[in-house]
Amino acid sequence: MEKLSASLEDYLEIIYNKIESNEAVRAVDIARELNVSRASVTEALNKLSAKGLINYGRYQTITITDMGINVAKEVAGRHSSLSSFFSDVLGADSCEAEENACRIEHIISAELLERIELFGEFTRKNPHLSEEFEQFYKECVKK
Amino acid sequence: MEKLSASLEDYLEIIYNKIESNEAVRAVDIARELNVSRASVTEALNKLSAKGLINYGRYQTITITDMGINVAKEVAGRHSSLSSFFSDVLGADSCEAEENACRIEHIISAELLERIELFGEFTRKNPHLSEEFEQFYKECVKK
DNA sequence: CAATATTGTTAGGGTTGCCTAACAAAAGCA
DNA sequence: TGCTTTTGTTAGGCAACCCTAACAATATTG
Repeated sequence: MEKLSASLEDYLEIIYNKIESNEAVRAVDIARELNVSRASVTEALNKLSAKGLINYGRYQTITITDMGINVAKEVAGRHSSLSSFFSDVLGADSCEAEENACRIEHIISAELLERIELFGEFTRKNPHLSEEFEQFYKECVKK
Repeated sequence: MEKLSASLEDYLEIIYNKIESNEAVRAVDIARELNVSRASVTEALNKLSAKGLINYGRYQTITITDMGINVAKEVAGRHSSLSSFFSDVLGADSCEAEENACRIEHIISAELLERIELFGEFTRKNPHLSEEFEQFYKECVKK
């Protein structure tokens, strides 16, 4: 199956997250989260459905297929690896980390992502590292 | 002036790099580097020219304006910060680092980029860090 | 249960960025 | 200098996303 566009990955990810947290999956909420119109959501839902990632038809409740879950987990995994790297290793605030993760998750290569994940682990095993960097960062910004 | 699209940033960056290294700036070469048709290059050149970033007209030699240089330097700076972070800190090979930098340079926030730049500096001042991570990385991948 | 508000769909458009094919200009060479 | 190749432009199209406005379905609530 061919790769999803960045945009469709976003839609799928939101649907998956809502289902995971037992929230209703409504087009209007997706529209708000992505800052797009309801019409655009309808369009995206039809595309995801055509690709067999969600079950969906006119005025019907949205559910996610097994294939959809797999893809969504993949995307969400990339997102969380990046986001925690940005906040835990680089010390970015969580909003900053989230926003950048949202964009970068769609375009980073698997290899580089793996290095980022392992660097996160490396930092967790050497907590002094992030502290020292935070120190260094503050020094630099002060000037 | 409003932000350039990722695509136009790419075109401008290539033009700037060519001029910097005293290479001729030919549409056909730009097309090859970006893997697009010559027609697409013409289109992009017209847009960049309309925005006052390059001087350009039908069948004319391409030069870059002062404003264009400023913008291009900004983009190229982002590129090189990212690329060296990926290779020097994370240990990615240079091709991998380049390719990811090319894509991420267009979407990363200024704040996060600054943290990445400073982390690079931090690593340069603590060279044992990258060595230890390289060690750790190899251990992990081995399994 | 109607009347109203909200949600979802459709139709019709716009933008960006890419393409191919045909043609025009310029460069290279016999 | 003419002929050929390369380079650049134009015209016309396509795909991905997004929009607004009007309409249809569903919820809410007096």
